[in-house]
Amino acid sequence: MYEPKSTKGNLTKQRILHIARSLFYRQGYDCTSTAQIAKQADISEAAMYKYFKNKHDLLLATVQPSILFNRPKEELISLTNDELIQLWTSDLLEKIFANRPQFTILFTEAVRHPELSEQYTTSLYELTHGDHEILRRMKHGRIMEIDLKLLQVGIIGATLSMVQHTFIYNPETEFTHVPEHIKKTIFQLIQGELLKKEQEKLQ
Amino acid sequence: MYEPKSTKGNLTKQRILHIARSLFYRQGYDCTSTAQIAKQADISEAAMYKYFKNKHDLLLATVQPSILFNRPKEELISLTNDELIQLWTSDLLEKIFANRPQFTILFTEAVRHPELSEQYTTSLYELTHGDHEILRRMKHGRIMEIDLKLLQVGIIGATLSMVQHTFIYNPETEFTHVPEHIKKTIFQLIQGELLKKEQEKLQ
DNA sequence: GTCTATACATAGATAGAC
DNA sequence: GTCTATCTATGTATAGAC
Repeated sequence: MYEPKSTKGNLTKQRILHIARSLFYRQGYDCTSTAQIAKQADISEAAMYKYFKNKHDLLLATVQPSILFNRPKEELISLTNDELIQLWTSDLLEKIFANRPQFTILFTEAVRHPELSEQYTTSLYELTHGDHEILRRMKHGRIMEIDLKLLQVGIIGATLSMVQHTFIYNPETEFTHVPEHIKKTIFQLIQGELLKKEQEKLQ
Repeated sequence: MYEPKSTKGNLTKQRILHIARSLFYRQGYDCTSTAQIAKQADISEAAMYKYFKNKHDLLLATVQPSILFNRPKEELISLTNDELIQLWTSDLLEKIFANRPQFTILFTEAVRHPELSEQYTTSLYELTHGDHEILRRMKHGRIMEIDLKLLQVGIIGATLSMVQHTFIYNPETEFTHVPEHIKKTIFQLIQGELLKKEQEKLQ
């Protein structure tokens, strides 16, 4: 990831970006005015337009994922299917959560602003080592064949909806990690708990 | 569900509502101007304001679910867990799909427009007979205990994201039913296919 | 029930001085 | 690198005639 120099200008640019992302996340792109961003970033609108040529440019900048973690390949090969999928799911949840402003903006604005589709694609279609390992096992018949990308999109959508749901009923909450009950429900889903019989449950 | 009389005025009101819902669904509430709605509904803005006192009023009207289906109780009691959950999932998918403009608007606008939360709650928290039957079995230990509402929110979010995803890559598609590959992926997920071993798969 | 005309606010964006 | 002042377009909503 590109690390900008800490000149005064770049710091200001980062500050604008940060504020804009936070506002787009909470209010949506169209509900957020450039005036509001400028005010919160403690700068004039005119100055802001020196850093980003227009509001759209700012939108594109806000959806760049900031935290991407890719687990080393070697760690994965020796795992059982269960362990691999556990880890894959858990890593995915962490990624979603760490980048949830970006994912939220991307998912809610992508249809209205097709230029975001490219970033949407890039963010989603870069395969991690975990993805590759699962795909490899599917190919070899060790894991049931599933449309992994669609599944991933689904999990992201599910997680974001659950987070929003939790937020609607507890507006004051500040999340620092994936809330436990969400994590639990996603895991129960992935592990097919819903269809496990009583006898298995009691083991 | 309340069925309005077919007077001229009511027909006009329904026409406005229909157009507005479609536009809010595709463009979002804030990207849709009252002028655009009026134009497409072939009416003046002023006339439109006789039917809805303001744009917000119109938003609230668009998220009323239009198609709700509740399977008779008796049908469900005799089913096995597998059959029940199959049916429940399938019905939920149909409901989401039939009301996807409403759900989409509700899910994307609820945070920004808290007044929608009430409708959000009503739409989600009315328990169907299927919900009750699943909850009953959970209570009796026949099905693993899961937060059913959160699960439902997750499935809705997952489905809407998948539909949107499919649409981004095939913008010309007109969906009349839940797309098969989405249905399949959701079912695979619910049924825990991801963790079924090779030997089970071959049975 | 419908229209034209218009009020009023706010949006995004730029000119040009310091 | 930052500001004030301002342009222009568009948004929601209403007045008042037919």
